[in-house]
Amino acid sequence: MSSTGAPTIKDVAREAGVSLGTVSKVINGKPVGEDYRRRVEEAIERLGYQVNTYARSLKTNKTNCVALLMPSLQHPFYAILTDEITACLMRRGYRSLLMITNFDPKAEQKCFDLVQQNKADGVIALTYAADLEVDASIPIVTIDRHLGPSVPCISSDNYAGGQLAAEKLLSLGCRKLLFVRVGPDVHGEPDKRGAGFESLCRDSGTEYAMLSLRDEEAPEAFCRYLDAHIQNSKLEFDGIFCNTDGLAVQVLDHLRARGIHAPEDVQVIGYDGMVHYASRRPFCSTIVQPIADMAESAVDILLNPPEDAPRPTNLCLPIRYLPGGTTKD
Amino acid sequence: MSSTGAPTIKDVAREAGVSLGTVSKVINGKPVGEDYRRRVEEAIERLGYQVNTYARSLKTNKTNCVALLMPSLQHPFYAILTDEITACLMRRGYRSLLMITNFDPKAEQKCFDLVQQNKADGVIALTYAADLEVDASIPIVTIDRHLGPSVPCISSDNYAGGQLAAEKLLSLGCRKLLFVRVGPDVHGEPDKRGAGFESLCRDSGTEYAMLSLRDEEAPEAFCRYLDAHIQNSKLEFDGIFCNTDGLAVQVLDHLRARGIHAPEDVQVIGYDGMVHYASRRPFCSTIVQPIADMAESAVDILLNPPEDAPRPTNLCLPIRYLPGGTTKD
DNA sequence: TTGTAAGCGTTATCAC
DNA sequence: GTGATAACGCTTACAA
Repeated sequence: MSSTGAPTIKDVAREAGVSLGTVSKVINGKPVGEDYRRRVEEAIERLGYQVNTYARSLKTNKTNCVALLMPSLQHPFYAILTDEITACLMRRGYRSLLMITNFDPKAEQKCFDLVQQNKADGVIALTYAADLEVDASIPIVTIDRHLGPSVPCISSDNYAGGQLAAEKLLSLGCRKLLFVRVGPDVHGEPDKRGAGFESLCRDSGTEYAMLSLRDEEAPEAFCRYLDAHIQNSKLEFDGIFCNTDGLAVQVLDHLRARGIHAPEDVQVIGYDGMVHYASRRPFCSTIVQPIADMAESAVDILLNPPEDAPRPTNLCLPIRYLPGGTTKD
Repeated sequence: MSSTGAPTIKDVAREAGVSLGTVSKVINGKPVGEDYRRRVEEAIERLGYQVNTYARSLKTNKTNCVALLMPSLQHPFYAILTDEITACLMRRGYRSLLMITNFDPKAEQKCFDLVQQNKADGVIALTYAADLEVDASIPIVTIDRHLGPSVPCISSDNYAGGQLAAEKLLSLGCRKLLFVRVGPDVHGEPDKRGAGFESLCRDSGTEYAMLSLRDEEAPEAFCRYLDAHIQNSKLEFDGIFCNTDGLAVQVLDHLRARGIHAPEDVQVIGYDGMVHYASRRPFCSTIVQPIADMAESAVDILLNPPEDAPRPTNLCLPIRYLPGGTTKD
C-alpha cells in the first residue's frame, strides 16, 4: 500500500506476481500474454486498484482535463453552456475544471495562470477582459470573443440573428424599429447583432434607431429615452430588438409601467432563446442560440483540431426564431 | 526546459545558480537567505516559471481540487449552487472538478470512481442514486441527501419551510389547503417539506390534502386530480403549496387553463426561491433556500472539519418567505 | 542556511 | 513477451 492507503501498480504487481511493466501494459491495453493478463486483472479486482491520474499525467503530459472559464453560472445562458460543454467533455473521457471569474478581468487573467499550473489539456473561455495575456502553449477556444487570429472563436450567427429579428418585425407589420443593447463595451461577437439588424433596416429602407446603454446607467438612461419618445402615451416605435432576452424582459417591464403593452402596442424580440426552466416557455419572442451545438463544436475544435485544414478562426452556428408572446405571431 | 517546454524548478535553480531544494523552499515560503531568495525570485520571473501542480500533488497527496457532482446545470437551483460553491472554493485556493450526472444513477457511481482516480481532496455531491457505494477514504459532503451517518448533509430547513408555507397560506385567509409534490422517490431531505406542511395543518386543525406525483405521469395525473376537485368551475382548495417553484409554475398554468387564477381564486406558494435572472422577480410566492449559505457551509465542513466536535450529520439552514404575486400579500 | 538524494505512482526504453 | 530501470517535476529528510 502507498502512503495514501490506496493500492498502486506496485501492489498489483506483487499480488499478481509479475513486474511493474506488465501491469502497466495491462492497464493501457498493450499486448500481454493471456494468462499474465488474467492474473493482473484479478489482482486489480481483488485490490480495488484505481489508476492515479496525477502520476500518469506527470509522466504523459496529458491530464484529460479541460479548463472552463465562465463569468458566472447565475445567468442561464452560461449555466446551460457549461452544462452542455461538461457533458460533452465527459462523453469523451475528459473532466472539466470549472473556473468562475465574475466578469472580473483580474480574475480572468489569474485563471489563465491557474490553467497552466494545472496542466489542463485545453481551455474553453468566455471572457471579457480587454487585454488577456494568454500562453500559446495550451490550446484555447473561446465563445463569443476574439482573442487573436490563432484562437478559434465559437458563436451563434449573431449577424444573421440581428437580420432575422429585423426581418421578423417588418414582416409582422412594424414600420419604425428600435435596437437596444446593454453590456460591456469590449469588442466581441455579440456586437454583430446590432450590425446585422442595422444592415437589414438600411437595405430595406426602414426607419430605425440604435440605442446603446452602459451597464451602470442602463435602467435610468433607457427610461429617459423612452419618455422622450412617447407622445400622447404612444411610443413612436412599433418594433424593438434587444440584444439579450434579459434586456427584453426589463424593457417590457418599463413599457408596461407606461401603459404600453406587447404585442399590441409594440412588438419586442430578444436574443438568446432563454426559456423558463420548468414550463419551457420563452420569456419573450427571441432569436435562439444553438447552445448544444456551440458546446459540441467548441469541444470538437479544441480536442480534434483539423489536421490538414487550418482551424477556423470564427465559427458561426445557425440561429432560429422562436415566438414568445411579445410579437403578433 | 522540460519535455513540455515549460520551465521547471531545475531550470530556475540553474538560472539562479542555486540548488533545487532552495528553489522549492522559496516557492513554498520556507526560510531562505535574503539574497538567495531574491536571485530565485528573479529567475522565476525571468523564466515565467509556474509550479506543476501534478508533480506537487503526486508528492504531497494534496490536489487542491474538490469534485462537484451535480445532476444538471439546466435547472437554476443547481446552477446557482454550483456557481456559489465554485466561487467559494476558488476563494480558498481550491479548484472545482465539475461532473454532470444527468440524474443517472450509473453516471453518479462512475463519477465517484473518477473522483478517486483524480485524487480530489473532497467531494460535494447532489445525487439521487438509491444505493451509492462510496469510498470512505475521501471526505464527502452531500446536499439534500443522506448517504450515511458519517456523511454530513447540508440542506435548507425543509421542515420549517413546509410549516412556514402552511402558516402563510392560513394567515392569508386560506381554509382548505393542498400540498403537491413531484420528483424522484428516493428518500431525501426535501421530503420534509411535505412533512412540515402536514404537521402544521394537523396541529392547527386545518383541512388539507396531500398529492404526490410520479415524474412520468405528473401533468396528466395532476390534471385529473384537478378536474375531480373542481365543482361549478370552483376549486375546492383555496391554498396550494408545491414542493418546487417549477411545479408551482406548471400548476398555475393548469389552473389558468381552467379559468382559475392566483391569487384571487387560489393562493399558491412554491419552494426554492427562484427568480428571473434579469428582472430578479420571483416566478411565484415562494420559500427561499439560502443557496449561498448552503454553499459556504458545504465547503466549510468539507475543508475544515471541526476538530473536537463531531461533524454534524445534518445541517439545516434557515429559509424565508418571499411573496411573488401568487398570494394576497 | 544550503545542497543532495530519495521517492511519490506512473510510463517507456531498454536488454533479456 | 517480460522484467528491470530511468525518467516526469516536485517535496522533504538528511547531510554538509
